[in-house]
Amino acid sequence: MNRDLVVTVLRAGNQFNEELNQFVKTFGISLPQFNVLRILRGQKGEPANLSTINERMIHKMSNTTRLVDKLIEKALVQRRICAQNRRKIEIFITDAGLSLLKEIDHQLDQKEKQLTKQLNEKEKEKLIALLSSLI
Amino acid sequence: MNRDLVVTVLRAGNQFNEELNQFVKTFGISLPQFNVLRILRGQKGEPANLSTINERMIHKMSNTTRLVDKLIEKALVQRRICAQNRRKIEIFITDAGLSLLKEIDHQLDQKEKQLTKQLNEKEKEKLIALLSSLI
DNA sequence: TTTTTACATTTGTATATACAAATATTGTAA
DNA sequence: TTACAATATTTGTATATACAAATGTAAAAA
Repeated sequence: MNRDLVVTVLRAGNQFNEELNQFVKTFGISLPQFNVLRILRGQKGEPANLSTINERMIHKMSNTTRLVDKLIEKALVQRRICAQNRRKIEIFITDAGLSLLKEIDHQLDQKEKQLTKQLNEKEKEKLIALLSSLI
Repeated sequence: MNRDLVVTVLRAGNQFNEELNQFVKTFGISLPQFNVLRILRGQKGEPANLSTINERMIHKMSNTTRLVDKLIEKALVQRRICAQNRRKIEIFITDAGLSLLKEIDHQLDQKEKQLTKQLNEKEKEKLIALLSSLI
């Protein structure tokens, strides 16, 4: 029973991961990169440093530096050394990054709708509540 | 709402993935490798070919050959060319593989218990049902 | 029979990820 | 002030994963 639950959570998570990865790949980024962009947009102008990004990432990975490097190469984010604490690096999303997100968002709505269409609203709420207690 | 659901599924899935990966790593294998071993044990003596394994894997990945290579290196599985159809490769779990699984299984029960302890039995059933309809 | 198509796996290569060690900066205690 | 510990990030390196092209085999069509 516990085993079934664990396997089911893994399966569902991996399936969503794959589908969404394929989806955002058509925009030239990976799913972890996409999530970092959304974290940065959520900052509403405030910069985020690497460790903050790492904490909030859905896909914890041990090399946020290089992930951000890829986003810099694509000019979707900018890097600046924090004046107050020069150990820290401040990361901003650029206008190009924001407009890419905007472009993705609309189609993403459809994709998310498709991924969750088997459930009605009450079931979705219930599922969110149950999963949240596992996290 | 759809977005919250999708993010929650991803988060739960990735968290379980990480925890279980760390866990099986102490036995010298990765989580995808562990799952292949369990698929093979589930065959109850029957061999499985690579495409069958690939279909059943939780972590779909595009290179089952190399994953199986790693298991062969560790002597946990064996490879044999199918006599009837020489395109196919038959994979068996070895005695070493079976005893590794046996060793892991007991501790895994505890791990799975720990991962799901926030829910009661009724909630677990409900969660399995809801997630299953997404897969 | 020969050709073509489909199937099953492998290999080459590029990219991503994991982990540990290294670097640089700041804060704290002697 | 100097030494030491803590913090934040980067870099080196090994391993894993993704994707496409190549290989070998079997089945089907001409």
